[in-house]
Amino acid sequence: MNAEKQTYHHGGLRDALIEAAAQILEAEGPSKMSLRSIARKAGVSQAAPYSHFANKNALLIEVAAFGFSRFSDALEKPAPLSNEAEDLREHLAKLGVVYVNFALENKALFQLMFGDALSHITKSETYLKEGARAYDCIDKAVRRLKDDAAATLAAWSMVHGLATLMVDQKISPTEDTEQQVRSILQFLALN
Amino acid sequence: MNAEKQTYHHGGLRDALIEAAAQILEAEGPSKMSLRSIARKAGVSQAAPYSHFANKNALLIEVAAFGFSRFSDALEKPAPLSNEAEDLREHLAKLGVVYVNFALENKALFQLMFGDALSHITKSETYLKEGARAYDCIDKAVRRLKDDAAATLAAWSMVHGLATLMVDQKISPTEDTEQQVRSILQFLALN
DNA sequence: TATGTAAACTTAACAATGTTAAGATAGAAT
DNA sequence: ATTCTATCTTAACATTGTTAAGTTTACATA
Repeated sequence: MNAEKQTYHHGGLRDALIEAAAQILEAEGPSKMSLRSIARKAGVSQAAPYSHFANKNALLIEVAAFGFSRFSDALEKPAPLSNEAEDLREHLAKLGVVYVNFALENKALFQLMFGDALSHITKSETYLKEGARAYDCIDKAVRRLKDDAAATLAAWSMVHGLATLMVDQKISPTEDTEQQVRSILQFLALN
Repeated sequence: MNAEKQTYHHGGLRDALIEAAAQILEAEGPSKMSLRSIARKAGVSQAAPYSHFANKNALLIEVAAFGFSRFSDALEKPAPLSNEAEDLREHLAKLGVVYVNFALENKALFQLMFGDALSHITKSETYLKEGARAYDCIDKAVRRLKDDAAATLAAWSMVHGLATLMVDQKISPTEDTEQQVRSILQFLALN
């Protein structure tokens, strides 16, 4: 199974389309990610995607779900060293750095994941699952320090706000993002 | 000069187009804000806008500039009662409430202003001026409490993050946004 | 006042996009 | 072997941003 297109039926077109979309999104940006260019990259005709997705947005939801999957993986990597406040704070800082770095390294994907474009679309199972996994990472890390829903929202807002302002080019990018993240988190008081 | 379209030349088409765009944006959302629908609303042909703007994005920059103008006006309304820390904190909280309320009451406009869509476009004079006016409001309010660039960024990130998460429907909206803003700002430590 | 020039506008066309309809192909079940 | 159905193709549609070419108007100058 290494020939790339010998059968009439593609075989795994659904996944191939999601991957093609993600590649175009990263390489050429959202404006170039047309349904037709995605189909072209997957080696099928312009209307082929409609056998697997109701419309373009239904495909994009899966691209976003793929993004949340990678995002959650990245957020689960760091682990708190101990239960002492100092280590828990360090853990939270590491999550913040991962969050912002993911946004900067996957600009268009991050915007698709967190933007409003797909808000009114029916979410898929995997989208909801992977999104919840990311949220849980943040929520648990905060609540070990301060068991308060508002604290999670405060921390999330601060980090997400920084990521958003950077990705949307509302603040000039720094060379050292880690230092930037840590410098604002010093003003987050979880007591 | 109250007849609405009697001359071949419109007279004030440039401003009329900006206003028409802003109205469509608020009333029908960004997807309905096509250059053609804007022209239709202003009572001119589809190509008429090109006499006043290089392209659609150049018009949208002016819509965003209009948004920043309103935004800055709103942010300039509250004034600190005194120089005591308590009053300065209260002033900052008020700015946060204004910020988030503006975002929620002008969802599509807020997304146009702060989104990435126009980032690579050449900014107009008024866009830069009105944007700077908004930033100065926030910066000055923070620096009266803590004269540190990182503190401004921390406060801005937190409030902007909350606004973004709400507008992009990543968190479920609360009935009382003021209370929501204040509840996260309690975790912002400016000492 | 008459004339020329440039700005402001119109109509018509173009390629690209998302989507649908109709039909062709092929793998699987009977 | 035949039928059925999912998967795919081709062709068409309306809508979009944009450009080209031509028309109308305002205004400066003679």
